[in-house]
Amino acid sequence: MGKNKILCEIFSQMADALDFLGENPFKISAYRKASRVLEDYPTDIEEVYRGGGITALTSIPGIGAAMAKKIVEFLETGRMHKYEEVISQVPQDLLRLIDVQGIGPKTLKLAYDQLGVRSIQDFKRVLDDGSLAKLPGMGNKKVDNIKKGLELYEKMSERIPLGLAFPIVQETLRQMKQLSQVRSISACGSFRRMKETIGDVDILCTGDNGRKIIDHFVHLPGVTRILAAGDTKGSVIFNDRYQVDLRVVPVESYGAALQYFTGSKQHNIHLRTIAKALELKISEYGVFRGQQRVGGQDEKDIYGALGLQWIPPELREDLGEVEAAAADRLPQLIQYEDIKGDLHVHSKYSDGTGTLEELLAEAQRRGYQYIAVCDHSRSARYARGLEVEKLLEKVERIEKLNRDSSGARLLAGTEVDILPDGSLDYPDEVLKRLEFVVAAIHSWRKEEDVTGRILKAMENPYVHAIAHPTGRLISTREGYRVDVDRVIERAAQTGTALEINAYYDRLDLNDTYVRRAKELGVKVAIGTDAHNIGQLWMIVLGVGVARRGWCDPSDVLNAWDYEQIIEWTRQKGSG
DNA sequence: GCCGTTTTCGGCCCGACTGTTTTCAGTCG
Repeated sequence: MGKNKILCEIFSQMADALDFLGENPFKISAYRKASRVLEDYPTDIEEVYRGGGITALTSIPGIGAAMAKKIVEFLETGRMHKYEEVISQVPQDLLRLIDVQGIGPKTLKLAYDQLGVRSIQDFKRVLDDGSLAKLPGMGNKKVDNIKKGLELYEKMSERIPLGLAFPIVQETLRQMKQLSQVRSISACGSFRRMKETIGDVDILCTGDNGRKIIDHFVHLPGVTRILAAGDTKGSVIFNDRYQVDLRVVPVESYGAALQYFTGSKQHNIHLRTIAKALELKISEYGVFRGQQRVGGQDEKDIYGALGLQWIPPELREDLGEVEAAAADRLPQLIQYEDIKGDLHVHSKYSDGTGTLEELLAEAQRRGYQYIAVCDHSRSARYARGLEVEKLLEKVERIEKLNRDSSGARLLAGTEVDILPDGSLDYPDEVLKRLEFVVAAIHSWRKEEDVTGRILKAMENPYVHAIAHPTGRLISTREGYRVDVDRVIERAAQTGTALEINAYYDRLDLNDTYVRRAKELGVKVAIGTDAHNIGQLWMIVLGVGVARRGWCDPSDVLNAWDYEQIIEWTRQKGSG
């Protein structure tokens, strides 16, 4: 996957540089598009090239002859002349400011040409000493705006993990709904699409008194800064970190606005291209044929006007969903309500805080059929991993609790360590006593490729799923070296599930790999990896990933009844 | 630079907002 990321970055930098140089805007967007396509591309681009040559590359939408040639040059030589040529013409440091709100390529170019600005430091100087404000087309307000943007940029340069924004958004929606003037309200943007990280949060509502609604919004508890407050739009920062925008739109445009602000941008561009061919126009106000408005109150109007099925937000990334909708072949996505249990939770036996009784009660409360209690195994000393004796004691206690329980049950499980040689931290005789076994890599040598260890673990008939298959942490860690494609293939061959670890900082497997796994018939198991009961809600994040991975209920073990899961594990156990 | 059951040339999604202007450029989503 490495090369995809690098090429994605190269093309994105080229787009910014060409923008700065005042190139043809359409050429620039072609580079942006190529960058985006590579970012999401599920297969290693090098593999594509080795397999099908340059023709295979140009068959990727957004990659034409010129891009393909540059990719090939990069793959063969590790360099790209055009990139080096373009980059050498622009000050790299300065160009990073293009991400700042209020600064665009033209402003940078102006400062560069007129004031000799060459670095971020230079730019800050001309911002402060007033010389930028004196340039034609600039002014005090623009400069102030840029200063604010810069401040904000330095504070929140990183995207926010979805799971951190989730509680804030839910609470905001709850509080806004209490206002009698608010009729409909929904979050949109990447939040609604359940993307693993989000920039800011967009909320959309309809209601009677825009001014009053916005006023209520900007004074919610937790708001630490008000960026804007008008009749139709308010913008605030919660807890010094999370920017949330609220827009009030007319009832008749609600669907169109919801569609528009949910994005993704690429998805919307695709829709409008289709609209144009049908001589329709789509905007955030509705669908129009000439001057006549033909829909927009409901989101379904937009898709319907284009002859498309309504597309669930989680699929709106322009990765084939529009074509699928046109052919009436969208997947019947797993629903958030389909979840019948959690397949990876820790208890007090290892490093969790909840007792078995508390977990069982929580399972009941949530209407679950089951929670798999998967505590760490004996080698995981840092996490108080269980010795065999203790594990067997836990199994007996779970069996007793289940006998006395009428509704939900606990599954006796473990998160067993995959040892350095690929063997497991418990012998088979112990593992076979358990109902659900997830196996995980927890320690690896620097630069070690752990693929072999995982492949070997999947051969074990008592391993039901591989936990957090890549080991990445969204905000802090890349993950270990592992060939995920090979893991997915072997998972398909051995009938092993792959986990979607739903803990907010992991979301591992990610959406792209999940889609790949689904295509090969691999089942996924969603587990929150919760270490206390207050973390079980994160299952929704995992369902979001499954939906973004095009999964239907048959793909996701958690949508199955207890008996089905046990039957499935038995099949693997009997080879 | 990409792309093609209207095109291998000539299009490329589109509107709002802001601030600087006096008819518009730059930026954003």
